[in-house]
Order: sequence, then C-alpha cells, then structure tokens
Amino acid sequence: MATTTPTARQRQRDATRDRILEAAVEAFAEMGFRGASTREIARRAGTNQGLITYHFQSKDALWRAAADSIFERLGRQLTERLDALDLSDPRELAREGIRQYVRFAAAHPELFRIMVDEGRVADDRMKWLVDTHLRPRFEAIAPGLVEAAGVDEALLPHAFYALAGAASLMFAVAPECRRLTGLDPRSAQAVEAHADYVARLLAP
Amino acid sequence: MATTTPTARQRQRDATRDRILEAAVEAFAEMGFRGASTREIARRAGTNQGLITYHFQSKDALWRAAADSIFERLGRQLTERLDALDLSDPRELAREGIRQYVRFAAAHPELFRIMVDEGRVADDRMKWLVDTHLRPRFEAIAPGLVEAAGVDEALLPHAFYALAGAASLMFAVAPECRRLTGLDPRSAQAVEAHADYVARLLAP
DNA sequence: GTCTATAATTAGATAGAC
DNA sequence: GTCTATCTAATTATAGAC
Repeated sequence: MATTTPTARQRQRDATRDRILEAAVEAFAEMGFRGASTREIARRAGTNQGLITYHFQSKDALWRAAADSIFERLGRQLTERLDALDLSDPRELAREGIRQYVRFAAAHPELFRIMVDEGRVADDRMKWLVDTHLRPRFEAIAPGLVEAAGVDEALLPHAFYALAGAASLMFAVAPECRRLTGLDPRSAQAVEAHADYVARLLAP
Repeated sequence: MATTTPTARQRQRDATRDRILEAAVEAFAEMGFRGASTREIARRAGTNQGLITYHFQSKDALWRAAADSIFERLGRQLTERLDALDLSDPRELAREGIRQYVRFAAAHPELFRIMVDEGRVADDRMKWLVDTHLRPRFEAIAPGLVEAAGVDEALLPHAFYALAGAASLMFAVAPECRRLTGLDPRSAQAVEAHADYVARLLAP
C-alpha cells in the first residue's frame, strides 16, 4: 500500500489518544478547566503527562478537543432519534425533542457543566465555545421552539436557557440532588420522569 | 469600659474582613473553589494574602463564610418581600414567589454557580452545603410548590431542580448569553421578562 | 509512540517584622 | 491588625532517553 499501513501501532496510538480524550472530558466536567490537571487526566487515562503534549499540543487544545467530542455526541443523539419520529403532531414532536434532550443531559452531564464553567467570563474559551458549538446548536433548536412548542420569538433566549437549565441541572449536580432529596437522578425511572416533566413544562 | 471599646480600629478591622469576604464571594463564583486563589482574592480586596489567614483560618473556612453570606442574602430577600404580599390567590402568590427568586438569581448569580461547582462531587464541601443551607431552603420552598403551584408531591425534586435551573442559568452564564443571543440578561427588562416567563412556566 | 526528568510558575500556609 | 518573605507542594510545558 502506497499511502499508510493501518498497523497495530496505529491502532494503539489511536486507542491511547481516545483514552486521554475520554479522561479529559470527565475530568474537565468534574473539576473545571483549572481544577483538572493534566497529570490527573493522564493518570485516569492510565498513561503519563508527556503523552498529552504529544497527542494534543497544550492543555487548551485538549480542552477544545474535549468540547468537540461532547458536542459531536449531542448532535448525533438529537438528529438520529428525531428522524425516526412521526411528524403529524408538531406539539408532540416538540415534546419528544425535549425528552430526548433531557435524556442526553442525564447521560452526559458534561455538556451542562462545561457550559456553566465557561460561560461566566468572556475569555477566549467562552468565545470559541459559543461561535463553534453553541450558536449552531441554538439556531438548530430555535425553529422547533417557535413553531412546534409555540414559543413567542421575542422570548426565544428565555425559553432556550430555561429549557437548558430545567433539563440539565438535576443531573449536573446528581450527588447533591441525591443527598438533598433522596432521589438518585441517574436512575432510569428518574430520567424518564424528568424528561416528561420538562417536556410538559415547555410544550404543554 | 470593661468589655471592649467599639473603636475606629475595630471598625477598620471589620471593614477589611468584609472586603475580603465580598471579594471571596465574587472570586469563588467566577472561578470555582480551586480556580480562585487566595492571592487573587486578597488582591481584589485591596489587601494581602496574610490577612486572609488572619481573618479566616484557611481557604476552606473562607469558602464556608462566603457560602454563608450568599444564603443569608437569599433568605433575607425571599422572606422580606413575600411578607408584603396579598395571600388571597395562592396561584398568584406562587408566581410572585418564583418571580422573586428569579430576581435574586439575576442579582446574585453566585448562588447558582457555587451550587453547580460544588454539587458534582460528594466531597465535604458538598455535604456541608446541603446540610447547612440547601436542605432548609428546600424544605421552606416545598410546601409552596405543592400547595400554591400545584406540583405533585412525587415530582417535588423534579420541580425544584427545574425551577432552580430555569430561573438561574441565563444569569449564571450572562456573558455567554449575550454573545449567543444578543440579549444582555443583566438588563432590568430582561430580568423581568425572565421572571414572568419562568413564573408562568411553573405555575400556569 | 511512550515515558521520565526537570524547568519555570504558582498554589496555600506559615513566621515574623512593624 | 497589617504586610512581606518564605516554605513546601503542585502546576504546565519542555527536553530527551528508549
């Protein structure tokens, strides 16, 4: 083969890179950008700090790769499942879209945590996150909120943040929720109950 | 005087302590417990790191004092304003209580930010926060949600976290919201619009 | 590719001058 | 009370062995 050999070494390399990326997603979501050290990320990935520099050039670049990974998952889950839905009742379509988003927030609390971590200060990471990932997502959701859920267009920002907050907070602070209320939000039953509650809230 | 003199020195001392505490509230809310350094907090307070150790014994104790301060403000705002309200229509009372909470979340995004920062991991700070401040607050709000807003008691945790998230997220990530939607959530108009939107959402 | 060693910064806590 | 200097530990980034 003229191009490259898809060797075992290549696969090993990719596997290492993936383990680092996965560990980074979890660590950044758990402790924030500053709180998560590259040493700790390497330890979780079962490797060493030097390899992070090798695969990703800097901590900042690693964080961007982690954000890419999270939003890629969100895009996949939202599009694939909604395509299979019946379009006859727009209000029910809106509700199912919201339920789907709640299920994603429950399975991936990283998204919300990183949004809250990075949205507070107008630094480079925030601007990059908005321009690269948040705006396309916002523009994809907006028509559904207006047409199917019946949100007044002037209230779109309010509906967007109310939805994101109502859908995600409980799962983002799952340990706290469990201690405070006794309910474990990670349970399948709690996820479905929350999905239905939020869907009826925003698209009654 | 036998006890103590309420001297200028004493007032100076308290003023310094207050400046440190206020700087700590802002820094912890902005950068999280790990991200906010005691040196940076001292710098914002216009003093030095040594005085933090003098007034508060450790960074951990300073953080607790900051949390105390935030929840004290919340308690004051929620009780004082609702006392003045007419009780005739319970549904309208619930809506006004929710509006009041949204206004607080807008004026003090620190509360939500610290909740999300500390609620992710079951460490000592999270347990202390739940047992000391969150549980009393939850138990004070619960009856209002059930009786006035008409929430099914089995859905209480869902309603609580949906309310907290819907009310607060937009203000907690105000810089991001502004860049994403063009709307500045700190404006008085946006605050009132959000208060009304969330109130109608949860107590229609 | 993977890993160890290390340089340059920065952290929280402490000691002591004034 | 307030502030400076310093100790120990942990941080990111880099250099280089294998």
